[in-house]
Amino acid sequence: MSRSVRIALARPIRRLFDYLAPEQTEVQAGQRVQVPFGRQTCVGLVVDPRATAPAGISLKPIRSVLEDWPALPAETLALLTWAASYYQHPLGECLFHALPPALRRGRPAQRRQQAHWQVCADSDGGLPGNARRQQALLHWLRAQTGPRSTADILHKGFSRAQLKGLEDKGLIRQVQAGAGLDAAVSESEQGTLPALSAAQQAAFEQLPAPAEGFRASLLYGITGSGKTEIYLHYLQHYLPENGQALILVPEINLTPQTVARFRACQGDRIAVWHSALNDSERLDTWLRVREGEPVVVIGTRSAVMLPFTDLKTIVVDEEHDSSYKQGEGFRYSGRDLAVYRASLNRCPVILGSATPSLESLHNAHCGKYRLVRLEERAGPALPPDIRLLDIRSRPLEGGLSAPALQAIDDCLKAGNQALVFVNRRGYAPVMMCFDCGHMLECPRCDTRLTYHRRDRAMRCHHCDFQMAASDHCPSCSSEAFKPIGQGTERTEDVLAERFADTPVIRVDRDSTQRRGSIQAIIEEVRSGEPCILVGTQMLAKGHDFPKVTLVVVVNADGGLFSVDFRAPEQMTQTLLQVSGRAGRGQVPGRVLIQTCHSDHPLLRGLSVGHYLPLAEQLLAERESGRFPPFRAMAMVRAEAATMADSLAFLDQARPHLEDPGIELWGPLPAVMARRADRHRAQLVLQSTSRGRLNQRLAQLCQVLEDKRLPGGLRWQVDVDPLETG
DNA sequence: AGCACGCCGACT
DNA sequence: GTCGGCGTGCTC
Repeated sequence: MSRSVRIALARPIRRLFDYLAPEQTEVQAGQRVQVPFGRQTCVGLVVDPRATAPAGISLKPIRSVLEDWPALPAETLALLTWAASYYQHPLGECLFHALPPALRRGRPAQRRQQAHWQVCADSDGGLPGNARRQQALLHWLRAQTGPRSTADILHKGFSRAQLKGLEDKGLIRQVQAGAGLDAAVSESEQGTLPALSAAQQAAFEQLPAPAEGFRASLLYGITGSGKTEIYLHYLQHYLPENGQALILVPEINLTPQTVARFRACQGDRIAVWHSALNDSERLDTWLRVREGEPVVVIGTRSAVMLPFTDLKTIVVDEEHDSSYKQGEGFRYSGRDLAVYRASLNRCPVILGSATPSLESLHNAHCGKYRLVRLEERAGPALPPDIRLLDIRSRPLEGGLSAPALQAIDDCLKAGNQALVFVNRRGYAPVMMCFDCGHMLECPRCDTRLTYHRRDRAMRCHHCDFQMAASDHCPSCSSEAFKPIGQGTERTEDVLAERFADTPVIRVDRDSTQRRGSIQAIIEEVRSGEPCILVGTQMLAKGHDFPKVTLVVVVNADGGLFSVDFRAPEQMTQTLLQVSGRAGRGQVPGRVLIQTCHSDHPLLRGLSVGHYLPLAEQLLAERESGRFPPFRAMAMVRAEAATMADSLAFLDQARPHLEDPGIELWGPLPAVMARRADRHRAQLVLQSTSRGRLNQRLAQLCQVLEDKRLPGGLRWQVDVDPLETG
């Protein structure tokens, strides 16, 4: 029996492959190699360097070893191996998820030789009087202790043209500087932190020191309480100069303002990680982390898989945010992996939110997390006054009732800004004929087409279908073909007409695509001129608009009667988050929530403005309904050209999951049974025993993978699903 | 996922 | 008579 090496490949197969160990060198787990695979050569990652060769297969030798060090350090490898088995995803795909694209493709693990710039000795020569930016750049470079990288310089607001200008004049020159320079924190950038308020200080003191090892804390801080300052103080106080830290944020919160705040006190240690980085930026940052540079990474969910070698602290901001869960492929939760990673590292993890997930609150109740409460707004701002506005049998204009319009008017007259929250983009979610009752539906999905008036288009929000809008019924040609319901465009139109002298700014996926980034809009709003903001969820998250004193929620009833067991939680979180946009400055905020169910207990509770009692109530409902977090949940989904195929497939799967410890529901068609012409069905699994559930799922996956499937059938397992429709 | 092999329709 | 459609099977 020969010695072999077990290797994972970037393939969607739940199997590893064995190769002959190289004769001279010893390989280690996590190392990147090149191996022959069928007729191709591909990159592999060593999983087990001393495996026992299976009998009856003639092993091929490893073609080459790409580095003599493991690309994935042991701790990262352990994290991913655990994640692969927890989420039932093929190990190879999980491991390769943690590599930047360049390394996945087998490129060398080298940092781009970053140009650094320094001032020439005889740089006193004159600059033209009009070259003020070049002058400023020269000054700044002189003030630095050493050469600075191009990235640094661009970050400081200088341009490549200015650099080139100085270079051409012979005033500065390029030097090749080794790695590590970026890590040097320039003293000039290390700002001082604003002092914590008494309430913040008290919260801060309840957070465990890193020396205590693995501790998970749930920082419940109401909107505007200044959680970010606490994170900053925590880092400044506890993070050693040579240690690494990870700050996870939802994609939408990773704004230049956020990064600037961190950079103001951590300087050049700050590195960002998000979907907009290009391949070479990804590789550079990844290698900085891998080489153990003392970075503080601010990143979105995939940053949890970076190859830290000396991770001292993890923060998960807005931990309730659904964007931490990947919705396809490797369906991991960045937040949950962060907690597991902290336990591997024996370091603290802080989960922060104004509206914590019921999962995390439950963990706090069980004593797994420590609950730290921060229930005072920082600065002079008071909590907003939240009122329900019953709109039953009230005339509406663009979805807005007379009192709401009056409130907007008052708000603007006082020189403030108003925010109107509508949970649908487009003009109207349905077009309906008032003569024959026909509604325009998507030909590929079980849903109605949304009317987009700006583009005179009917669009499906679930697939890419669109068609020209028509002003008469396609079925009976009647002209009584009218939009039903509210979308952001419609509300925008109504407000623009009614408040002709005030700018109305719409913020949704459509408007931000058109107007460039949401950044420009945010800046405009922060400048403070009176305006009305109309927008979707995008507006609800994390932004600080000091002049917004009024928030109007056009319709809060969507989440009240949904089939999804998470809908009430999500609705509560969204409404409280959007309410938190009101009154962050001097003037106290006011929130008007329009509803047809003003006596609904959830909405009544919301108007009190306190999240925790509501969350307790929701948790009690989850417990009596035997839902997560009181049960472990998973789903097996299938989609095929026909519903019969999908259901038949799940019917075959079901017996493999039969277990006295597991409750099974289905197979049932998904709530939207047809989407992009695929017919979707699902099987829901629940259990009081996570281990049992996991074990059965693993068996099922093994069986399903070896089964040959009817053409076009796709299946997947989703552990801890967020969407159960 | 790739990539090849394999068996049926419209082209020079 | 070939080019090529994508069904299915395999990769240490």
